[in-house]
Amino acid sequence: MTAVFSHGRLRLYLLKLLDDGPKHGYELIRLLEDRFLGLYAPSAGTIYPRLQRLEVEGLVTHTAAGGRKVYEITEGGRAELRQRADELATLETDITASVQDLSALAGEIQTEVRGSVRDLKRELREAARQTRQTRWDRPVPPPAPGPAASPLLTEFDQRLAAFTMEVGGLVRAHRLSDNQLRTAIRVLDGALDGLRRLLR
DNA sequence: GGCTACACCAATCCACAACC
DNA sequence: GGTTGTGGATTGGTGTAGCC
Repeated sequence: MTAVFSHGRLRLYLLKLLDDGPKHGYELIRLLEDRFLGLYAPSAGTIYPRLQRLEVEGLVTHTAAGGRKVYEITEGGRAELRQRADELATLETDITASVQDLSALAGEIQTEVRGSVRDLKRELREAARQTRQTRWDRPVPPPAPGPAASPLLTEFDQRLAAFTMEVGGLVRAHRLSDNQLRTAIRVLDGALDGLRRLLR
């Protein structure tokens, strides 16, 4: 597991966010998610222990409000921010670069998903063409009653296209993490393999 | 209006891996 | 070895939609 924040940088960034104003834990998670355009969001198990640790060190303090713990930076926390201003500037630069990298990766995965769907559609068309060809080449018993192959293929085509658009929309809206996309690709690959076996 | 089911929010605990 | 970052499981509170 590759850490997004290197050693000691998450706490620095939490101090930076709290320097903008008091916030509760969940709000900090959402802010980080927004900062990374939805491509990364720290889990609660990451944020709350850090906040507790910062409080023990006297860098933040919290007040209970409406069942929530609202954290606020202390003068000690601001002093650390001033002391590590250069490191914070570097961190901001790194985060900006990371967001660009993650966006590029999402784009690559999107292209890969589209490519896989395109391959599947091409193989289905080819399979349908061969099926039709086979029917012409050798005598076949009278076709069983039922829907013709073409309308079904069209429907299949439409569903694949709709799914491609759906995935593309989610990626553009940054509502899919790279891990989710990787999982989607693995699932899709499995489905493609199953369909290929079916078509053989 | 009251009850129930469900979704979401907020927080805690725990285990694990990587870093210093 | 201690610290830090991470994600998952879990819990408790709250709001809301649906049903009677």
